[in-house]
Amino acid sequence: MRTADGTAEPAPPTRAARPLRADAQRNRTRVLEAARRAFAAEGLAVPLDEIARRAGVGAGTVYRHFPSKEALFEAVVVDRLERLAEVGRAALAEAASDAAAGPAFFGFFETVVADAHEKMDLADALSGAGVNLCEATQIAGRDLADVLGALMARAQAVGAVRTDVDLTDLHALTLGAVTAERRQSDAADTTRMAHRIGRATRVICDGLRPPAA
Amino acid sequence: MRTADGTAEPAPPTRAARPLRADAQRNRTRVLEAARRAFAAEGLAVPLDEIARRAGVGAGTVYRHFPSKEALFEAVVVDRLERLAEVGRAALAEAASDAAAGPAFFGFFETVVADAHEKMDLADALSGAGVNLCEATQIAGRDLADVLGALMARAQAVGAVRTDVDLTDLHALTLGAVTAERRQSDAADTTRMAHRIGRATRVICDGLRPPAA
DNA sequence: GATTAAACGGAACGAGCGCCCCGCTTGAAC
DNA sequence: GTTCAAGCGGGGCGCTCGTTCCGTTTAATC
Repeated sequence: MRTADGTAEPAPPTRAARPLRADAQRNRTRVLEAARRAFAAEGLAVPLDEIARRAGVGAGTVYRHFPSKEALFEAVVVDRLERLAEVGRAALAEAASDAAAGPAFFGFFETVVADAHEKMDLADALSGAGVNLCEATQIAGRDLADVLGALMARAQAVGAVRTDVDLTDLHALTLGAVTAERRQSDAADTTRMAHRIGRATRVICDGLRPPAA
Repeated sequence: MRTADGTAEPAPPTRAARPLRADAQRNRTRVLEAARRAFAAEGLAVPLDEIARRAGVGAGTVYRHFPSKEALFEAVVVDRLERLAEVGRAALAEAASDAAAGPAFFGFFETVVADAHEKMDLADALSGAGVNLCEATQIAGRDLADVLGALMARAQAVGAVRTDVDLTDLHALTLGAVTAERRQSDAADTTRMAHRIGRATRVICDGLRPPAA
């Protein structure tokens, strides 16, 4: 369920949903867009009033559309997680040939790191900073983890990744790479394009390769 | 300036300081001890009232001894940074022989990571989470960074560490390793001894070695 | 245009926390 | 024992922020 502007809208309630009033629909879109930007830039730390202000609505209006700040956060982050998992599944398809398994894994790993690096909400979600993430987020997160795990297993099977690391290690290292990358760009504030990864991530990728190859 | 119980006390003010009253001295020690424990466990996030409660004093008493929460935090963290730097200098002395330069660097790197892993205040300080750290902390931090840089330079000179990483990268990777380690021990809550490092850190260390050695 | 329910927005509430104030307590000096 | 300044502690202030409430506005329908 994706609209023309690329934003995800929740599926209409299962039973006979009256269409939203025009202004309500417009405000909902504005709030989601403002939330996407704000959460990406500052993570969960951004005050909800600030999101409302940037969306040009009152705080009450935000609560009309989302029952809590966390629900709004999840609406943003679940979408991001699902898109990432989709990219991962494409990489997994490419990893069918032995020669491609390694590059497919490392490419996707770098994509995840780059994405979480520029979307702070993703980093927060991966690190569990929000503490209580609801079911939807957990499912989307597990989905992403599964894809990453499958890619790693393939890469390990063809000898592109050391076999003494598991999915838990990989999750930890992903978070570590994001942290390191964020630190990096604090120092040298160059805008980094997706997939154009930093030296810290390169070091971690090299560490993931079998030693003494 | 270190007392019998291993705690660091600030040097007496330069000019004619009247000695503290006995109860004041005792309370000051209690506050520092409680702060050390609390900051180690929860980082800067722990409320000051909680530290006062654990120390068995009122919040006002804490403010009699330290002008702000940050000052108390720094009293704890500067001590930690200085001790680490001291360990680093010892490692640097060992790194005189070429064969020892690599192990000295990696050993110290692991020590820093392990230390920051079990002392959340250190991790906060390294990541600059406190935002405004005063001069004392900056000096101590720079001192530590210098030692780490010297050790890395030695290790690079003898070919134990790849030469395409600099001190900024190392700082970022240190933080990344701490983050990854913390994530690890969330999953499997085993108490980890200092120097008994985890797999994530091992991967990062391997990544720091020259590729295709 | 009249009607009405949905939607709006911002004032207000309450919780958490850093920090200060001030009346009471107590160690130290004589 | 008396004196008194240093020290104590906890109540309270001010601020931030998530959430709710309610009087007002407005889109939709006729």
